[in-house]
Amino acid sequence: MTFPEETGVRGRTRRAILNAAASVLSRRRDATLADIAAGADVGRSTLQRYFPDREELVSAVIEDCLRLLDESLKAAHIDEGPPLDALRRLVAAMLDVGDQVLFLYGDPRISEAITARGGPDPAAEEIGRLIRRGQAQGALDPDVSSDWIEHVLWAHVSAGCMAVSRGKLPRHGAAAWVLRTLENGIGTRTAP
Amino acid sequence: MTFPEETGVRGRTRRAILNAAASVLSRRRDATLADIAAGADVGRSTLQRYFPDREELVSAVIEDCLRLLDESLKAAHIDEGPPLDALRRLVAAMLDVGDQVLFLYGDPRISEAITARGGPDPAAEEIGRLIRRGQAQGALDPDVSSDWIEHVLWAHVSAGCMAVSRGKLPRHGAAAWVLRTLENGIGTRTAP
DNA sequence: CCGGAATGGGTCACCGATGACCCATATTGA
DNA sequence: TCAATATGGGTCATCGGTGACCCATTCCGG
Repeated sequence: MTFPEETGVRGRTRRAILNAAASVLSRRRDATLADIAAGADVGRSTLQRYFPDREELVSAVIEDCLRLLDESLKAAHIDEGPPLDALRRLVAAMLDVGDQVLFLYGDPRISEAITARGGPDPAAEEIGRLIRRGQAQGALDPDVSSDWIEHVLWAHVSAGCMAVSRGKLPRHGAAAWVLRTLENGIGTRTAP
Repeated sequence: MTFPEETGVRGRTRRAILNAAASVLSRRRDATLADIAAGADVGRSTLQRYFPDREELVSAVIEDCLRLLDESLKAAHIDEGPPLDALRRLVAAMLDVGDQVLFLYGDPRISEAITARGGPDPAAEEIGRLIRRGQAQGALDPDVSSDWIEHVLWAHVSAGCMAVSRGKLPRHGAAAWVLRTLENGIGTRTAP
């Protein structure tokens, strides 16, 4: 289960490259490999040694982002407790991996690649389960399709990540804003 | 006020190019000029004749998208009537120019280019006015900054445009879904 | 109907990104 | 300490996108 590349020095540089790639590519999908290498504080040769070509790098970044997101969700235990509480932990967990969220959501082609890719997407599964559980228990609007709620959730969280990455929202505190408008919409709440 | 290029044949080709560019670039920001030309049913030479280089094309597309969006907003008269009604017209108007919305919102660098660009952005002004008016009249949540509401609005509408462009939502009817979750959030409405 | 404008396809040179190397140096771990 | 390994910088050829042409054909308007 543990990858041999994930140990010691090679593990750290690999991690640095994957993180930098997610961060740089989320802002400029057409960023140069040299840009990514620079962002990872790594020589272009080293990056190429780890990922022979661009396509391999990108697909590795996708897998890694999905894994990080899933780990973050796992730690949030969104399968437990009242749905609305779980939703709050979910949003916080997604904001914690903001670069990854922006990378995954930012490019429509990546979203397609994920669904087209045969493999399962544990993160999407978990989120879908939470939404349906929330609807079943009456915490989330049952008249809106769970698919659309999922879209709205991603759009909302991405907007929050974007705002944070541009300094428009404080790193801690963004979750509150996201949740407020996510749960209540932008309209005035006419009842507690 | 009227552009000389906007008359007769040249006007139509120019329009076809700008529309195709918005559509193609909203899906692949790194699309080839040949791709765009093909999307516009136009030879690459012709595209180049209208827009000498890529940068000029992109900035022209930005201006055009802003103009189309503004026109659509103008027609929606969002300065009049109850704020919530105006909001509904606003969303419908934005969905009407979905390609343009996706192009403008999809790429973070374009958003930056717009604000960095000295010129005024009538569309943003109008939307901002509506939001503040809604807050002042108690229709929109006054405890949330108007900036954040604006972000949420764009994110929501973009998600709707995306869903439509992928066939996940019916072309007419998307507005209803967007508005429902936009106004009420994803939570259950506990009061009428 | 005719002349001029618009268009499309073709060619060409240039440039930056990329991938494949190589070797000197720095770092790691025994 | 020392050998193995990882790293970084450098060079080189290739390739695709781009911009600048040119010319034959088509289309529009007078």
